[in-house]
Amino acid sequence: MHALSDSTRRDIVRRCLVSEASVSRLAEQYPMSFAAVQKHVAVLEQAGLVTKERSGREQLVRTDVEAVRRARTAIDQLEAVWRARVDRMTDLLNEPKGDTHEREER
Amino acid sequence: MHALSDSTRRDIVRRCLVSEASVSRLAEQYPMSFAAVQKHVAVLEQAGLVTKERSGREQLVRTDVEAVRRARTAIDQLEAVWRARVDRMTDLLNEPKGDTHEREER
DNA sequence: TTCACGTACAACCATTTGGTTGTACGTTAG
DNA sequence: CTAACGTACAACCAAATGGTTGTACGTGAA
Repeated sequence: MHALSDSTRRDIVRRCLVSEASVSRLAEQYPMSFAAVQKHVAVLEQAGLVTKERSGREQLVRTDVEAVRRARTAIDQLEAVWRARVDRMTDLLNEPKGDTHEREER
Repeated sequence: MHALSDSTRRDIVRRCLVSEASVSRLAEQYPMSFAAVQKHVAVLEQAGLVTKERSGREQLVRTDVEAVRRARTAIDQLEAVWRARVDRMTDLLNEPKGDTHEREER
């Protein structure tokens, strides 16, 4: 998930893991507009990292603990991919065989 | 290094680790213009991942093995940072203390 | 010597991303 | 009831990024 690539979003996730908060109350904590924070929350929600629950006219944001755990393992895997990539590169030093290029993810 | 965040650049690094190649010969391998490849090489060169050596009218590109190794440890550290971040989040589940937000890297 | 080749670089373009302001709308406090 | 609040969303903006074409220039093959 690239949803956690932004530091503001990471902080929102952290905050709402401690205690749920309305979008406005969240917005007060950051040096940006309400709309910006609302967008961040929307991104997090779409990524399944956070859930919103209506309470009166407020929308309470809460972090999904399991999603965070899932993200953690995703990070582990991503790291593994990278390591494998670099490993493969350095390996090619010793056993130089012909290889072809394929377009991959991005 | 974000220089390795692009798959084309990763492939260039890989290729030039196996055997050095001129920019044109590299460019032939990818579905993009010569200029685009040349830019990628420039990025890699500036990141110190690759060196160029003039040979006649060609410019031979070669991957710096040590730089790749350095990149590898950088990846390791980056992963550690992320893990620490997620760890800290999940930790907050158990010991909920008040905390303040600080803007960080991006 | 000349001309094609390999290179560098500028100018431009489309897309993504994080931000803004403004508007619309439902809900609840007074 | 009405006004203020909390929210959603559209429209716009600026910067970054990966791509393009076009131009300029040095060098080596013919």
